[in-house]
Amino acid sequence: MNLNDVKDNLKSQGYKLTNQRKAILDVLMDHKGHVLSAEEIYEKTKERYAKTNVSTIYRNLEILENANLIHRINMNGEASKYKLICNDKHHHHIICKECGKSQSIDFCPLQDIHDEFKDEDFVLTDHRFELYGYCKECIKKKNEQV
Amino acid sequence: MNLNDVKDNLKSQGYKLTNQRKAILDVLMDHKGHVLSAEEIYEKTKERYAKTNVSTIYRNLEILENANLIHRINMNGEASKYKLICNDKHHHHIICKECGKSQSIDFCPLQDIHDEFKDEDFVLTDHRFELYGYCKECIKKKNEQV
DNA sequence: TTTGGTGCAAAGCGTTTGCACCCGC
DNA sequence: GCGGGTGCAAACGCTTTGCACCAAA
Repeated sequence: MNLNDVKDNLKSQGYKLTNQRKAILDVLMDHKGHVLSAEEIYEKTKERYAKTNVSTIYRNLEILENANLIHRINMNGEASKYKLICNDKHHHHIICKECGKSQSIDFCPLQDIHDEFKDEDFVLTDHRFELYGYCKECIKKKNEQV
Repeated sequence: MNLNDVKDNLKSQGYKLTNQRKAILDVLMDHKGHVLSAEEIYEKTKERYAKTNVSTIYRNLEILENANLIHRINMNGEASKYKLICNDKHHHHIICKECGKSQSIDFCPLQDIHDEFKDEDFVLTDHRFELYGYCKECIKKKNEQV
């Protein structure tokens, strides 16, 4: 999924391509491999289109989430983080708690667990699976600080 | 893990057993099998000890979380939900999105995935795995409403 | 008596909303 | 020109905090 695919997807749903929206998409595209908070997206978007407002960020993130173009990730108690979906296949993420670097994981635990719930008391609709840790670079930086 | 174990655990860390704290623990114990929001815990605690205040709820939930006595669960964008940890073994949950009913799952996807990350770019520290759906009772209720 | 616990009210934070104006198409 | 998009400021919901008082141990 590249930038034009995303833009076409939005257009086809009747959304306009405003300068703010383009700037936001550019930022997300520039940080494909990292999760970003709304605040971070806001700051980086302003560097590209200065007039952008926070509420515009949130409104666009909502549109993108509904259009299934971005992932939204929550760690307990923290503000939501977002990243573009680059990959059509269902997948999960491993995320660096320091810098937000995010790597896709093709493995999905649901495949393994589905059988267990055949006769059980629940009908499944959603699931969450995320790994957290520190990436090589951040571990290196941490060690150097000592 | 029963109520007295929890109380002993807190006492051993120098915490006092106030009426409010006892009421909160009673509420959590009464709803072992459900996740509850702070608001719900607050309302139910007031039924047992009327003078209880919301801030007391939050302060105690924080203590209990740090003491590893409760699980805290977040769905995207929603307020945190809490439940007592009943079970010493590491486990995950399946949660009813309607009523909060929660069932333990012994399966942990980390066992399956560990090998994949042996030589990878991340050092793992945490993981989240939750299943969401609807429990039998809530599905039944929904069907009856139609 | 000591020290942690609490109620209260106010502030915090991330996020959402109402409204008038703006600008892609 | 129309209808969606935006900036602004205010409000929101959940959660945290400062402070004076309270009550377990």
